[in-house]
Amino acid sequence: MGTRSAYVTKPREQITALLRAEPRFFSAAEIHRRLEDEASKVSLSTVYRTLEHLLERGEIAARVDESGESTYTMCAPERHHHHAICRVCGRVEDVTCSTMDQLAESLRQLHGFELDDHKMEFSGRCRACR
Amino acid sequence: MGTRSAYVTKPREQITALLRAEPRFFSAAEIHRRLEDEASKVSLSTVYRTLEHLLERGEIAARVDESGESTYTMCAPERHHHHAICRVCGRVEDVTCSTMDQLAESLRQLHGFELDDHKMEFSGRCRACR
DNA sequence: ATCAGTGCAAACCATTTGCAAATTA
DNA sequence: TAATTTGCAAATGGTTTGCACTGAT
Repeated sequence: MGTRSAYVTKPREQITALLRAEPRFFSAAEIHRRLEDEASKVSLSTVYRTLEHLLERGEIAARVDESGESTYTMCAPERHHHHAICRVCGRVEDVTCSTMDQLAESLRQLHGFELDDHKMEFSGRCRACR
Repeated sequence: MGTRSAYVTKPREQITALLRAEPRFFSAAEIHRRLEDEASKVSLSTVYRTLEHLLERGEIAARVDESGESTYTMCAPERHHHHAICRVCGRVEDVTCSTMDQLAESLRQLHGFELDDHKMEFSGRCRACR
């Protein structure tokens, strides 16, 4: 019961596999391009629809980059966390640090601001690219 | 010397005035709409070009919202700081808290991540809308 | 046999750009 | 007048949608 629709299709498997393979943010266009090489191609609209599908199920996380383009990465957004993005290799590291949440909370006292949500993003160079 | 072009034109004055009037993020379309009421209208492309102009001079700050639309607010981005955005009235409060910068720095030790930049955004309800 | 998923092309929407006319210095 | 700025319309580029067809259950 409660099992919502979810056909297992080739496009979904291909896209999921691609995202699972690398811990970084991909744009829809990037995913589409990558799949062109593979045997069975996937249309760009299917890429978008699949990403939306995965997003709804909480299987991937999305972020909009500076240019306004949406990008997606495989990481369970269940637990609230932040991202550290390596600007060299693009690697994404999940950062779940209670200190940060505590800090965010202190905003309330300092600025009289009732916090509902917060977002932090760190960019730099990861251990490997440093 | 060093005085780059900078004509004082009506569109620039109108847009600057509008942004200065309210401490919140405006989209280009919103600004354009607002100026339609005023006596002298301004084309949407001029709104975009003016925003770009102000951005280059560091007179405004920009952010891309969840939908991918760019929004702009009047605040001097000279000092690094973050924004607390009231989700009721949209008011933007600059948050310059050294504690946060320190926290961001600690990322280096904790995750072996060499930090180049970071971004934090808080949304909730401001003192007035709480 | 159904209902969900796909491809394609067209539609959308925010943003950008070319160019001639208008404006500022 | 020389250089910048504006308006308009057309071009972009990412994302969405309608619809007939294909594929999964």
